[in-house]
This record gives sequence, C-alpha cells and structure tokens, in this order.
Amino acid sequence: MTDRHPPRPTDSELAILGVLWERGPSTVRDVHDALNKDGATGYTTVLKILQIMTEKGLVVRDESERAHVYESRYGEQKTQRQLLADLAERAFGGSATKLVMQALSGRKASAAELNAIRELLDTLEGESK
Amino acid sequence: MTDRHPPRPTDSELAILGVLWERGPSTVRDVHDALNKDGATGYTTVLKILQIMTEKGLVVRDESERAHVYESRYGEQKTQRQLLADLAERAFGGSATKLVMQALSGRKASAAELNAIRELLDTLEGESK
DNA sequence: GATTTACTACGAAACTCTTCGTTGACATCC
DNA sequence: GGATGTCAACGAAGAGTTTCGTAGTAAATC
Repeated sequence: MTDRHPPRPTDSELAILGVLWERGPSTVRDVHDALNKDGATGYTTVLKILQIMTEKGLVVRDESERAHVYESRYGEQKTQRQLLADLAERAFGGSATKLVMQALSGRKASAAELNAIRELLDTLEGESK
Repeated sequence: MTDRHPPRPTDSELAILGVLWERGPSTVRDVHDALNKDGATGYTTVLKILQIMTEKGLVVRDESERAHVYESRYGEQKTQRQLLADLAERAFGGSATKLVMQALSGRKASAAELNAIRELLDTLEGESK
C-alpha cells in the first residue's frame, strides 16, 4: 500500500487548497496575495500552514527555486469527494444517498439546477445498466 | 435575535449527538454505553464532552434528577443541513448544487436509490412551481 | 449509621490548530 | 561591497479538543 487516507484538511488548509486549485502551482506570496483579497492573514501564517500541509502530504513542494512552489497533491474533485464521504460517514450513518436527499431538500434550487441534476441521474443510470 | 449560529460540532460531539438523536433524552451512562458498542471511550470523557456541549448550547441539560438528562438542542435534519451548508461554503464555493452533483457522481448508487432521488426532485419541482 | 456505589465537577496533560515575531540566508541595487 | 528587500525556517503563545484521574457528594445497601 503506497497511500494512506490523506488527512482531512482544516478550514485554513481548505482555503489555501482553493487558491492552489484555482491558480495552479503557486508560491507562498501568490497564495497570500490571493487570500488577502478578503480577510487578512499574515504572510508567515500562510507559509507555516503550507509547511504543515507539506508534512501531512496535502501539497507537494518544489524547492528548486528560491521561492518554493507549492502544488495541491490531490485534485479538487477528489478532495471534495473525500470530504463528502467523510461527512456521510460521520453525520449520515454512512449513507451518501441520505446526504444527497438532505442537501436537495435543504434549499430551493432553480429549475435549471434541478434539470442539471436530473440529467446527471440519467447518465448514472445509463452507466450502471 | 435569539439564536446565533450553533457551533459546528466536532467529531466526538457528532458521535454523541448521533446517540441522542437515536435514543432521545439520555443520561451520560446511556450515551457511554451506546458508544462503547464500538470504540472505547471513558465515562468521564463522555461526561466532559456533554458538559462542553451544554456550554456551547448544542445540548440541553435537565438537572432535576440526580443523573442529569441530556437532549440534543437541534434536530438531526437541522444539524445535517447546517453541516452541508457549511461544507458547501468551505469546499464548493458556496454552491450546494455542485455539492449534490459531486456526491452523486462520487459513488455508484443502486437503481432504487436513484429513483428515490428522482422522486424527490419531482416533489421539489412541483413545490417551486 | 457506616460502607459501597453512582454520579457530577474540577483540573491537568497531551495534542492540534492558528497566529505571528524573529532570525538567518540569499539576492538585488545603489 | 554594504544596505535593502525577500524568503524559508524556527519557535512560541493562545485557543480548542480529547482524554482521564481524582475529589466530592448524594443515594442505596447492609
């Protein structure tokens, strides 16, 4: 076995991953600048979290340049699915279907969104045939 | 305003809430016994977490008997929706629809489950008409 | 009434997360 | 080449989480 469960990212880590997914490989300064459009996070704070994420294996670091370049190790969708599976396990008795149904009834979706979901259902049903 | 955001429950807290939702109002011993079917958690650990949850307002405590009785303050569905909204915000750019679609495509659902979801979609569409 | 049992309360220890100041290395610019 | 700026690394502080030992108190038992 090469790869254990990647650890669940914390809130701050997720915010940083969001930047990396959007921008691609980035330096600490890139990430810091992107995040500081909204709230204020110190430069060294971002650096520290990226270092921790490197230790955890959430990101990969390229040290060939003076300003190290960080890249998310797992894709956005993979991480999202991991988070969903995790939440299903912890709060929905392991049932992803319950999770979906709760997510659907918990809010008013537009007709367009409902149709998009319906199409996805059709695709899935076709595949599993 | 009477009620601020309830705080996001931690993993341990969620496990305890699961017991309270299933059993209804329970003493510490009830919760402890229910949890220890699986893993091992000390009695005083459960007590402590319930005390903290009381401070946070996640549960309500009835102290009229010697063995205090704890009850979840928020229903299971309300909490689940809160967690989903929270995850949508943190990891899906605020889009619950993206969350649903990722949850659907992330796993193979049975035909029966897909049909249940489809029915729910119909109901939702009827309502929003 | 004394002993045993059941329960809450208190507090401490270990751990994680978040934050940031400081330091030292490296590069760039007068 | 000495000053200025940029960067990674380190360390530490404060908050939250999880764990549980110990103490105190009330009830039940003998």
